[in-house]
Amino acid sequence: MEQKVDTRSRILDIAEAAVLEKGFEATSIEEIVAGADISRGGFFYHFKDKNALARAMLERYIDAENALYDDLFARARELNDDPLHSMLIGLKLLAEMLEEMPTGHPGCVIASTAYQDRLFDEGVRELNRQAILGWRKRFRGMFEDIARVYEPREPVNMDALGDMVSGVVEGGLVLQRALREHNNASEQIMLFRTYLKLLFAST
Amino acid sequence: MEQKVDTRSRILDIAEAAVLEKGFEATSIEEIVAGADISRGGFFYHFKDKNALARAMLERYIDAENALYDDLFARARELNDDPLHSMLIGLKLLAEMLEEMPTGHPGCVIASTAYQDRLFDEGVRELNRQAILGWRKRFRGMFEDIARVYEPREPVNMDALGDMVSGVVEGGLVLQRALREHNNASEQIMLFRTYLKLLFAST
DNA sequence: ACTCTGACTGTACTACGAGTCCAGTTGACT
DNA sequence: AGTCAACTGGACTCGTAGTACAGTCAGAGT
Repeated sequence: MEQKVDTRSRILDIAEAAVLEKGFEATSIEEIVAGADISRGGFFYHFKDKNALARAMLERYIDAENALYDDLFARARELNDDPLHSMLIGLKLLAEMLEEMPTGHPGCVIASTAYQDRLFDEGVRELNRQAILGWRKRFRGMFEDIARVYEPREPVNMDALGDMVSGVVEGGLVLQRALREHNNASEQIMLFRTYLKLLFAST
Repeated sequence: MEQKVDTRSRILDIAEAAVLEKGFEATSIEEIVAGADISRGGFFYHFKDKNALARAMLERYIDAENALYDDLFARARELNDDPLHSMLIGLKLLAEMLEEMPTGHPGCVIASTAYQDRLFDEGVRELNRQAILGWRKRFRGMFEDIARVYEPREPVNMDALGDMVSGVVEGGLVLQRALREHNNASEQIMLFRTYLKLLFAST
């Protein structure tokens, strides 16, 4: 009975790595089953079709990302109670985490699916959308907490500022992939951190 | 003899629209030839394979993007000779341009191919890389001009700041695609503009 | 008028991956 | 001993990439 969970997540592991490496369409079920050491029939036992695989991958990825953010910013808050400074610590931790991944960050499944979304059904696209809206809400809330203590030096749209966290990470990962460098995403986050320092500077 | 140019760019037009809509692999040669009203043989006469099509698409896209940046920032420079203010004007023009596209910006071929790059040969990937390095150089130069007049209020890596223009645009387009909204990219550019105002503020 | 060439059309072929169907196997639990 | 979830394995259909090649056709050069 543990086999079930085991095989399913093994499929997801292999599929995720392959999809991040070369895209969804370019990843064949053949190679997934070869990697997971199961038969084609076994694959379709777990997933109705490739679309179901995409949905499961996205769900898992989004959950992991959310858990990571929860953990990271909770730790940052423990280190400093001030909303601005805990945000700055959290971003630093995030940047360090991205940098420490030896092979570079696997890249974001969100962007990967966003650019191939006509392959997927409405459910997958909606999942993608809700994830980004969730991050917008999360970061907007944190920025509003900061703004209550530190008056922004320039007027900013808080929704857009919340989106900017996702945007900077996604954009940084795109650069990283295209340039074949390995610290662009973390550098972009550090630049965004400087932005926040300037925007909410108390001087 | 004009037929040659005509058919080739007609194929590229149709292919680009289809690829931006649903990704490269999901776009079949069948549908391209149907859209361009030619035969399959005709397609392979112009392009050896899908990889050659990808390369031609990228080349054309990068040239267009570079021409657009040349034009935009040249106009901005005409309107204000100060490097900071012409940069701010140029970004505003870019944001407005993105917003005015009625159906939303087609999306960036760079990001689209970056996430499917194992489909392509080294030439395509190198093209992608060089384009982003070119933008890095372009914007870093502009930021250095600004920094000579306005001392940055916080130390920043100029390469990374140059990359941030591309990153913010790419990231904004990813958000826009995933959220199905239509002004995220322009909002992100405006936020980046505010960043520059704060970073190079003379006060 | 004649030929040559570039830009195709049309057809037939191979190879491969997605997805379907299904009959049979295996090991754990009851 | 029987049941069920979790598979295996094979045969099939269908759509797409890519190859090959023979033929068409308009226009430029001679």
